[in-house]
Amino acid sequence: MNEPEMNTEQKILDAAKDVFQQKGMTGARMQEIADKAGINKALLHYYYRTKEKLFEKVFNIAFSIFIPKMQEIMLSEKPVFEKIDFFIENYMDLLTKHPYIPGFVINELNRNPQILVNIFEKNVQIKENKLFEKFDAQIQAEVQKGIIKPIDTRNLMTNVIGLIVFPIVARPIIQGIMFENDKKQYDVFLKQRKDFVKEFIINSIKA
Amino acid sequence: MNEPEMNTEQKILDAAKDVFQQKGMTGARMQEIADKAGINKALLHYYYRTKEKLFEKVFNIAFSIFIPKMQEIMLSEKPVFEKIDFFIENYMDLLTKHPYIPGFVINELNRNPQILVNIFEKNVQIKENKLFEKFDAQIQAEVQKGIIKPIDTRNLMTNVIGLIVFPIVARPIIQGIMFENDKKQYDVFLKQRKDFVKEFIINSIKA
DNA sequence: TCTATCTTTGACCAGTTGGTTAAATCGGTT
DNA sequence: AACCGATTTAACCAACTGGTCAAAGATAGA
Repeated sequence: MNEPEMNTEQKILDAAKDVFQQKGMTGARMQEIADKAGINKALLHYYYRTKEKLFEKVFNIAFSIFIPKMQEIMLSEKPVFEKIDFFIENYMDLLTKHPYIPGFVINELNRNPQILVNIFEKNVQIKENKLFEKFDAQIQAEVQKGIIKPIDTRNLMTNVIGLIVFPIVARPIIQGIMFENDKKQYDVFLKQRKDFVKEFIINSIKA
Repeated sequence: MNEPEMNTEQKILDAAKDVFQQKGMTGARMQEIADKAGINKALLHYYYRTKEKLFEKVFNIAFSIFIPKMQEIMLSEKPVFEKIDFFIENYMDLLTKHPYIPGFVINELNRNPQILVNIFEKNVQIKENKLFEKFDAQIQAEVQKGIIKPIDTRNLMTNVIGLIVFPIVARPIIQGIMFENDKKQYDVFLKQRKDFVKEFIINSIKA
């Protein structure tokens, strides 16, 4: 398509993203990334000196894709029900565009949890604790007002994210067992699932 | 402890389980498995001719751990609410004993979905469709009786499993972001979460 | 046109990897 | 004690892996 116009650095990042996300850090081969980028392997090392540095870059880009929208939604002034609606709507769309990222991130973090620490060190602007505290305060305020049932914020957040992410991460097994490996059927399932998850959560927490 | 009493084959399987589950198929090294089993690398190949054959064995054992209880619960004669209670109770305990298996299985299936097909070919007794059909029939029957709200069985099953498995698979990221990487605190969270998930699901689907 | 810097390449290297082989050792049988 | 199959080992190998290097092209300014 537009390959000849892209600069080498971007071609490398695109190729590396594909290979790393499909095969993981340990399974990826520098030669394959070079081939997919249409360049020499030496050139790969010219731009990103080591495999680890290239991996780190790819991982950070992947991770960053899911952070800004979360902050935006959680810090907005909407009531909790609307925030949850918004969150599900936005992240299910985002996952449709980037289905391999969650599995990639989860897997690499299990392999080496230290990666997260490095990310936090470099991105000082992500003050997760403040983010959580503010959202928690809102939840407990709405509990007081009788809008939602008494609920633990961490459990609620885990549920919302889990219900969105799990069917993407575990796609091969769910699609294989419950959908006879029918890809199209599973895509339809995921699309319809948006409203299901919204209802499921709201039903459960509304007072 | 009791290593000298174990036979070589079992020592190999134990070591292979550890290494494969922690580093994945591509990250695992035959030498490391041999070392951990306290044997020579050639002996590893004497018992399991190739890395792939050893991996297949380890994967099948891991996968099998989570199947029987599921069949038992789903095919039992309890009402749906009880089945869900039972399911959450049993699988959260199972996951406490085998926390690395879900991530391992999910990751390897994303790398090579073909593995699932091979498992089904070898385990003819797992007729998932029959299993699903019977459970689906029970759900819809209880919907008719007005016990639970109208609901899609596949979405419900995805939710139940996802709410159980996700906090285990995504432990590094959730523990890191929401629990300041406090391992003990997260263990407490998981223990308390059992009842939370039960309530969360029942609240959502009861008519 | 000359030159200095950036980009790209083919050839190469040392360390690692899964796997093999021939010989040694063990354990039981005769 | 001689024998035989199963088990275990040290030494080895070809292929692969991340990474390097010197030299060749490309590009733009003087």
